[in-house]
Amino acid sequence: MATGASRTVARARPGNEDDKARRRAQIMTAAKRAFARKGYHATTIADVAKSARMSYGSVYWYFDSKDALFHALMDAEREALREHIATALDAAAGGDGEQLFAAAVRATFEFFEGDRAAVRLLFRDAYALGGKFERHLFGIYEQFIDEIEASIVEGQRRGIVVQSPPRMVAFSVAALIGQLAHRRLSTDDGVPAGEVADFVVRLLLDGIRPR
Amino acid sequence: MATGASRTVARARPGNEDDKARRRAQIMTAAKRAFARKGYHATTIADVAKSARMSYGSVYWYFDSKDALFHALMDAEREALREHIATALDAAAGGDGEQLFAAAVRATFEFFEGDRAAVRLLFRDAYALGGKFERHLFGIYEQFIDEIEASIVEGQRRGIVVQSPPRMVAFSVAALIGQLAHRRLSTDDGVPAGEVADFVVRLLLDGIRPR
Amino acid sequence: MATGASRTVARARPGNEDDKARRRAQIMTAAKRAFARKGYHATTIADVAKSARMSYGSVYWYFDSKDALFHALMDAEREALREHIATALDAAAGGDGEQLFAAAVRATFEFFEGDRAAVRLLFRDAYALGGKFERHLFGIYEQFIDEIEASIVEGQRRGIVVQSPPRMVAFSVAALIGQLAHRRLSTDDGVPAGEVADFVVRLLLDGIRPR
Amino acid sequence: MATGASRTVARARPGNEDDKARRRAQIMTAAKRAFARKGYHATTIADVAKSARMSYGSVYWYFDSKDALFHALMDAEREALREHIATALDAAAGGDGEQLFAAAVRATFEFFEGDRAAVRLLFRDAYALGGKFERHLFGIYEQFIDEIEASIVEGQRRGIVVQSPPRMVAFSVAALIGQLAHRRLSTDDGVPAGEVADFVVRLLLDGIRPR
DNA sequence: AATGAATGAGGATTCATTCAT
DNA sequence: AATGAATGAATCCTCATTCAT
Repeated sequence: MATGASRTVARARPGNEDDKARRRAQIMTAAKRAFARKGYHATTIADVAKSARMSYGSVYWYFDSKDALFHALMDAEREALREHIATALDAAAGGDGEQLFAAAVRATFEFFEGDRAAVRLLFRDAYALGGKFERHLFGIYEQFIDEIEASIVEGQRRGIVVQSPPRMVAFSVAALIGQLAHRRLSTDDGVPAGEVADFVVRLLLDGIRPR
Repeated sequence: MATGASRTVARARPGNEDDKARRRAQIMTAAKRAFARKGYHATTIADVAKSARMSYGSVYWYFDSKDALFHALMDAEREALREHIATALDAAAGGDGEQLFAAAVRATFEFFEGDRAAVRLLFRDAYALGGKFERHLFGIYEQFIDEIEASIVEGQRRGIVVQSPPRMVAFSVAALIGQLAHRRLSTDDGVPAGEVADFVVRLLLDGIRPR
Repeated sequence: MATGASRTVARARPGNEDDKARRRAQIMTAAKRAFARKGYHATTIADVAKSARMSYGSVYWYFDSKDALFHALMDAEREALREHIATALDAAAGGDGEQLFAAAVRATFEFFEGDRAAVRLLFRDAYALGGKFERHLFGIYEQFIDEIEASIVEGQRRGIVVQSPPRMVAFSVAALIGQLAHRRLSTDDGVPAGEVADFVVRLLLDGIRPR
Repeated sequence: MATGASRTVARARPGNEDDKARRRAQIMTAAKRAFARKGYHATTIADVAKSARMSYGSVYWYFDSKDALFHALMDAEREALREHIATALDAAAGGDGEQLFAAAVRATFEFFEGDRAAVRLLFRDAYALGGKFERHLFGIYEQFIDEIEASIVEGQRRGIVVQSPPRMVAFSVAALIGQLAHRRLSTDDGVPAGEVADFVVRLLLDGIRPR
């Protein structure tokens, strides 16, 4: 530890993976905040660097480009959401299909409720990039839709879900959740997140026509 | 220094309102195509001008700015969609609530099916503009949601719609339609537009749980 | 003269010099107002045309270019000022040298006081044009300086003016008047124009050292 | 799309304040030259950059805008002139009021004589900016006028200056000096700067009427 | 003569990316 | 590894001027 006088100040030793990861995370946090606030285009690398309290060029040490940074951000969000849902499903293990479904939807709303920036990122900026990120963005969405579809198919097998094209059903579920979460950013209906989740579950299960 | 015109292109006679409108439309058509293809940010005024086969500055003769052009475009789309739906509802006049509902949904899908650029414009670029156009964009969406909400409330009064918060229901309807229309751009499920419309109607009315 | 029915409506007959002059004056009035308010660069031909309640291109029928218009404006101001001074000198005819001098200075301040736009034009915009109008602008100034110089020389001949280089004296007189007139635009000392004129006369005649 | 640097030019080491100041000065020198030659409007940032032998965007690294650059330039000139005068006054310390006055006037002419670009900047371009820079420009002028006014008031107290409104006197002094300095740019009377200074001193002190 | 649409050079400014230190 | 200076392509918008009608 005592290394002598001429060493430069605090500086990560080469090869320290922890520091590296920490720096990356630092940038991503800052970037997420910045993108969420001003949108992808209006956010400059300078903004991100400043917000991350590091230098201009450092961002480029950890990320190849602005796009790459954004990609990483989206991937991280997807992963976080997936984990959040998985945890909820574990907790609800043993319930029937509807209970699991309700748990997943609720978890999703919880997640977005607790991380507004994530919503902006996934439902505003991601679109903004048009063709540029379409492919990647779709990859993210499709992943969730895949899982939902699997449940739908299973439900159909067991006769508790109607025989509509499963992928379309799955997409509808995801779309509805996403759009309602997004709407909460700009429009305050005064409805708590939990109730919105319940509403979505009911709407999807039973429709708007009274049984 | 400034050089002025030299090549001779079709030149509208001064004061001719018809020509003026035609020229505006020419620009809007080109802009719609360009925005739809490359997105708002990636589209330059030069692109639009070129696509409209007119000079750079001419676009500015008819529109104050790129933003203004985009606004005009969104307004036009909204108006076109509204008319399309109105026509369909007229044709279905006399039907019961569900029939009218189905007619409206079908008309919407038809509209978007016939005008893919409109979809991109309303469901991708409009988002891209984030804060910038949020107000205006919301005005457009909310207008449709207003109308849907009115139907929902009426349905609730007559006991044929469940008692969920009507605005949330209305939004859900709009969101689902919009997202499914948007999805068709990038993902071909091989399902014809009419069937998607029917699917949406059924899903919204009865949910995914078999009755 | 009788040319048949197809003639277009009210339109000045070609060769009607009165109408032509009237239109020119109309443009110049508008231009003077516009330039004075916003400055040469910030004023567009469109501004001028609008202010003159005529069409865009008409300005170019009467003036070759924006520069030419400005030139004409400066010339007109010079002529107006010269006349104003000449009238004042006529009225003071018979006075001694100092009385004539005082009359001329007072007339100059009166002129500028009654036409603030002229001040802006001559002392702000004219400068703004840098090399572009320098030659022309100087022509205007020099003309006045010529006349002042002649008086100075005459005064020196009669021994009532010190033997400094007459042109420098003449220039000083013009500069002082011009700058004080200009200053009145932006800074209100609360001193009436007449008093400023008297001040200038006294300062130039006797200096700031009490006799 | 963006391409970034490729050619290698002198590159300041990050964080080196000296280099930074040198680079700023480099730009300001180039800008002064350019503005003085072609005027504010006719000078482009590209001109400045080229003249400073650096790239387009670099100018923007050191200055926020063209306006800011011009402001900085004016401030620097003001400061330089002020210092020049202060030095002269120090050298003349102990003299009576008139001697100090003469020293200041001479110093001013010397300054402008040695820096023609400064004259153009302060007496031509500064005007050109009309409303835009009026406030800032006036601040500069007023500063000198303030100081002159103080001397005038002191002179009046001691009975060696007539009782005219001191601010007007002060302004007259400044105006006369400025205009004569400016005139020397375009008109060569063949009179050395020193003599012009003497002339101004005498004119202001005693007027044109022989005592 | 009058009109106003059309033209396009120009110019300020931004910002992703590179790279010397 | 970090820094921040340097680069210049890109883009929106302005506006003098031209010219068909």
